[in-house]
Amino acid sequence: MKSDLPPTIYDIARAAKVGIGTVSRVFNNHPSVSNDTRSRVLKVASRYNYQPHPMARGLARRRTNAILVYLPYFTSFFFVEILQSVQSVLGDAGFDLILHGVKHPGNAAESMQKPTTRGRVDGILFFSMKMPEEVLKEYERLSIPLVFVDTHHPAVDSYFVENVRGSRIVTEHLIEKGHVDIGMLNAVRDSSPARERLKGFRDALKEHDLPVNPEWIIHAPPGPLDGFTKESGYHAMKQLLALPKRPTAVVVSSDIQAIGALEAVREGNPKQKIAITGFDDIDLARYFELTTMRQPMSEMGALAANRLLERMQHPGLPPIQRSFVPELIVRKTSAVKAVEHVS
Amino acid sequence: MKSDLPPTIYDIARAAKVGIGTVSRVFNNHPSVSNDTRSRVLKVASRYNYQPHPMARGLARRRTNAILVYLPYFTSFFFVEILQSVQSVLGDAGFDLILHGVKHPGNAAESMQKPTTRGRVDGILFFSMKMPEEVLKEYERLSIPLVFVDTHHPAVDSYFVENVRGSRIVTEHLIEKGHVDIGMLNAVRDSSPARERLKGFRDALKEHDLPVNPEWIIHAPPGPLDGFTKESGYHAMKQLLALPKRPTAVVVSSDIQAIGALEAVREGNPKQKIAITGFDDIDLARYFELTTMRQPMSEMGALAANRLLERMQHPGLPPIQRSFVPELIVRKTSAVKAVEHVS
DNA sequence: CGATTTCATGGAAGGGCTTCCAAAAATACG
DNA sequence: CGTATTTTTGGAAGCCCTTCCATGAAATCG
Repeated sequence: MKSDLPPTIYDIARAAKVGIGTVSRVFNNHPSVSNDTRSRVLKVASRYNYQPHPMARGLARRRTNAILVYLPYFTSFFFVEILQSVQSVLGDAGFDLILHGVKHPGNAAESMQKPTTRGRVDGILFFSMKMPEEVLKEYERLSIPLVFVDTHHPAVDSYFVENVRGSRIVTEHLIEKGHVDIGMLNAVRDSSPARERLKGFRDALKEHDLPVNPEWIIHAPPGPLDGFTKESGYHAMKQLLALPKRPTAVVVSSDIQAIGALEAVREGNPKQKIAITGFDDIDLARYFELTTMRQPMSEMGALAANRLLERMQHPGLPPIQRSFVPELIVRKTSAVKAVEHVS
Repeated sequence: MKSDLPPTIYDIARAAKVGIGTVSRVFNNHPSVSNDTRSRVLKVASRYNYQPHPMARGLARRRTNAILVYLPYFTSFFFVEILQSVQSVLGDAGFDLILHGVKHPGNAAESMQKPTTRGRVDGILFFSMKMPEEVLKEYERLSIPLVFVDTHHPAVDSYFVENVRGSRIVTEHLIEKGHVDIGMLNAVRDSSPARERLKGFRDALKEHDLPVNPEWIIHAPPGPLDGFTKESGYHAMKQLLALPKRPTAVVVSSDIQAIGALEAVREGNPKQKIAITGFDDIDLARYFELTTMRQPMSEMGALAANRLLERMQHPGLPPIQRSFVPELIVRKTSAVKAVEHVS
């Protein structure tokens, strides 16, 4: 009396008076099933409310129809947008999305060794973190398709933003506005976007023969989200404002930090104007009239998801590296005049 | 020469000179394995880098260690926060989180019949949508543990916010501030939070013997996210401002709409002050100094996730209904003085 | 019309695990 | 030391599919 357990392929086969192979073929759209049989099977199946058991399928087919999305603790606005487009692409292709938020991007390695990895997913979308070489090796060994987003590695399909270039562009924007004394509020020093954005900043100053004042380059202390937080921006700006001599403009390494910085400025002496730029162009940026560098997040997400699907079909494709140059979005926070300082 | 395929339990058993049953027991912490054997197996397993195949496990055990999270298109700030706490609870318990974003909450029913549902997950966390009765029946039949968040049903564990009450509280706040002419900008008319919040609004006015002006109650047109969007708030407010006679205060059914409404006001005649309140207390609200009703999102998420785990262990628990009264957060947007209007 | 070829079908063999039962080994008991 | 218990162990059966091979039926051909 296994009466109310979900029906299996055997139940359907029996009820439709066909073999299990035929039922299976029907459900896999295999061409060699006569129309008669096919429709009979389908009718029976729908009467029994039959659905193939995904686990059994996964086991037999050696695939799971699920892909893992690995990203830093996903509270950040940046990821919500990407997730959305990723889900849309994967969902349409019939894949489930398994989410793994990593609390501290630092220990990505550790959390990646969890059993989830093996055999549970057909592919991995890996975001914004540095993947330890040994983990990468492991995935290669298991030949699990892998795509990087917002991070890169020569051996892996990578979709990322040209941070150095973006940062240089925004810095140059400030320079063009006449600023000479420019500072930078950065994320945690050893995070790779932080390093790259710092480089772009330096490059721009150098190219324009402007001095780099080390006092004006403030890195976030080690902390959550690698310092890409409001709080980090707020404190950094407070620190900057406390200096005897301050810059007239500040390049901030992310919008969210820039917003924190704006708050710090607002709290301070209102006379003390200071130009501020962000990076990311998150939704919020518009409200704060924040000049920033727009990253094509949804586009990157969708492209990466598609690439993953492609790679799952054709492993052995050579890895591609696709970079995006972020776009300068000018708003009011950079419209502060440089103090007449030049002499 | 199946040399570089992942090792199976048989490989480990052979290498450790034990039976497969023993290996299995080791990996399931079954007590009746001698310490010697256990450690020998573990050593071999780690040498081979063995990990049990989750699909095979799922098939044999009839469970998957994954839970499905069903929510309206997850771009909304509200959900990010909940997701975060849910993931943390489930992750700690060793469960994977499979995400399904529903684009149009209206057709939840349709998308829920996708094959994913069956056998792929051990439980479902269902957010903020109305679950069609027949779908609910189906889940009951399959006895899939189910927990509702931000929505409720007597037969299902539900964690939700008391919208009616919250809406009344915020409306009363405006009344206490001296407002008499109060309007409401609501989400799509037939969404349940919209209905409830409208009721709370009406109740408050009625109780204080204030008139309800139907012209001042504006519902969002059918659209994405049930009208819980900036755009919807913006347009509704424009519409309201265009009226010959306007209210001095407006209760808005969500923060995100309220922010849109604020934008509309800002664009309009700057002299025309109007008090505005939101609902949710999303992160943004603070920046806009928005008076609003705070919902304990993380708490709800965590409780719901825990409940789901509990229910998976003990099916047959009676459903519990837990409601949360949102908390009034007073900020500046409600500090606009009521125009001296009383006569 | 008999001989090929093509099409549709049934079902065994696997996929990798858990679980149960029976058997072996270790331990306790008198 | 023999017997009764208890602890460990091995491995068949089963979880529910897909896939491949073999077979029978239908269609095609000369």
